[in-house]
Amino acid sequence: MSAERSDTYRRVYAVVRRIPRGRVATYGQVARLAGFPRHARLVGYALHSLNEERAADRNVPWQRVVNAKGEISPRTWPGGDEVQRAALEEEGIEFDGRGRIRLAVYQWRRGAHG
DNA sequence: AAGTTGACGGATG
DNA sequence: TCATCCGCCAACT
Repeated sequence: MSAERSDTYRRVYAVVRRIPRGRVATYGQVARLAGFPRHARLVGYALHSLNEERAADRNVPWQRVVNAKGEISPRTWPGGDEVQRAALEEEGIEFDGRGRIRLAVYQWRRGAHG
């Protein structure tokens, strides 16, 4: 119960909630859209904090955030990587032989509507 | 109150 | 394409 104390983190979550099913965004991209350009790490910290609480309860699709290489970032939560990959595959996202997502295909790009 | 920790990204060679 | 270096915010102890 401590993550959303920060208004900064709340802004991050708000952006993540806008990522559509079947698409992904990078940490840097989320940071930029949340109004914190060049603070990709901040997004990572915010999502890490989320994980300690229940992300699903907040409707924050944290699994749709990957690093700039299109890979799932390693984390401390045991098995978290696999959970994220499975969740993304369930949304129809494919991984290549090196475990990377082709951002050119799956990266979320805001349309003219929003 | 100062130090530690933690889901990153761009530049460089 | 890969390895290294460095920048930098918030929560916790």
